[in-house]
Amino acid sequence: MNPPLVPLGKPHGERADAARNREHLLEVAREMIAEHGVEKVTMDGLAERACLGKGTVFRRFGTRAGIFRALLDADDRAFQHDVMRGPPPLGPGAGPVPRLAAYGRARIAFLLDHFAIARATLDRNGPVPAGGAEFTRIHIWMLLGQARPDVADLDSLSIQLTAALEGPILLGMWMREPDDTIQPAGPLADSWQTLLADSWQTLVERVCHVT
Amino acid sequence: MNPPLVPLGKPHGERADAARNREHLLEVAREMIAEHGVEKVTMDGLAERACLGKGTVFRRFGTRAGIFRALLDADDRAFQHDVMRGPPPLGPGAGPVPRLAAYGRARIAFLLDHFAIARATLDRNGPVPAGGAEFTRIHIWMLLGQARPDVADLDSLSIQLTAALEGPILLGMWMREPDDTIQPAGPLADSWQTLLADSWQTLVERVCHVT
DNA sequence: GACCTAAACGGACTTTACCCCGCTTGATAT
DNA sequence: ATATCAAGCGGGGTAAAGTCCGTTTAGGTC
Repeated sequence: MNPPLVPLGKPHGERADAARNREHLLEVAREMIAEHGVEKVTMDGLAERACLGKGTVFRRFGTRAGIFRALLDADDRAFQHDVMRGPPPLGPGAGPVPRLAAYGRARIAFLLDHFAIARATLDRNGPVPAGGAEFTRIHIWMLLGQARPDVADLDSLSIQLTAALEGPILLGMWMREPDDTIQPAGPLADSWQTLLADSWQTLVERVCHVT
Repeated sequence: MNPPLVPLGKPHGERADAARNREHLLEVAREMIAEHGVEKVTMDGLAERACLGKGTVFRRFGTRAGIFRALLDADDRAFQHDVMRGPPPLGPGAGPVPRLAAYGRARIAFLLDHFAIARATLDRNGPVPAGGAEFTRIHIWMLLGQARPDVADLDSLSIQLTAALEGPILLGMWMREPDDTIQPAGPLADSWQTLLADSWQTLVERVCHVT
């Protein structure tokens, strides 16, 4: 027999015990993060607490950053769903410039909500900082294309606007130490979030010649 | 007797042997980078090859990234000097918007020139990505202040433009693996550099309502 | 020149990410 | 039910960053 050519469904090719272990590991990781913060989550510690071998952890997630990427994944999917199928102005139905503004606002909130984990998905190996940034770039590119801002090079502009949106937070350009578990949750961060989002809106409006 | 109140000069408080070792370590590091690339520079290897103890290396540079920061430092100073005292339009004497455009062009070239080392100054600890980005932010802030682009929040805008300028390169958003020693030196990178710089110019002109 | 002290030095030690490979087991075909 | 075997598992092993602390020495004082 041939194997089924179209194995549609979830992440197929994953055995039941493997899937169970993945869930368990993610759950334990969430606990450890809640208790002691992201920095204290080590591969050995996670494996021991989950009563699994270290090798298993690496088999599931490949790398330490992989764990945090997996943790981010679910929320990221939900976010992307809201962007592509949710109500306007974030979702389709509004004009491109309001959608860009709304996207920036939502993305900033998302990144700040997930600040500690998002930061932990970065490490000095993989060339790709986060899958999320790629989605941002493509979405911005698409909306810019609709807005027709009359620029020579939409691709470069999309990249730069992506960096303008995600960079300030991902780079932690001004943030404190990485072991600040709940740092960005103060009132200061709240107002900064608003300022950044407003500034983003101004930026895209000017780029698109609205104003 | 009081010690001299104004110890003006170089990095004082550093003993002669310490200074000699710093120079030697930097020299050996440069050799190792030239021979095998940034990734192969390890603290142990550097110490051994320099015939020094590992503790010494850490005392001098604090962290692995510190070595690369020190390596970047000299060129960075030269760059900053050109910006603040060199001829226009990069240096003072031109209008703020042309200076912003020129700064972007120069900064992109600088970052691509120092791509491998600049990338190595990043690691998952210090909250500050690079001293260079801070200079960029302040310089942009100053020029924006002169351009008076009539926005509500110059601080946020400066941060976002800084990210737009440095982010695409520093994040290596689509670049290849980190062990590509001379990757960004191809003709492809050359044209990309031009495209990015042109796009940057468009961006600042729109933000400042020129055009 | 003898002495004093803060700074620098060295290298063993600890921690942690990541690799390897022999053993075990879930899923499937018969 | 049994056989088969790719996938999964375990945990010891390696490499590299970063820490500690006892020893050495530069550079100034008397």
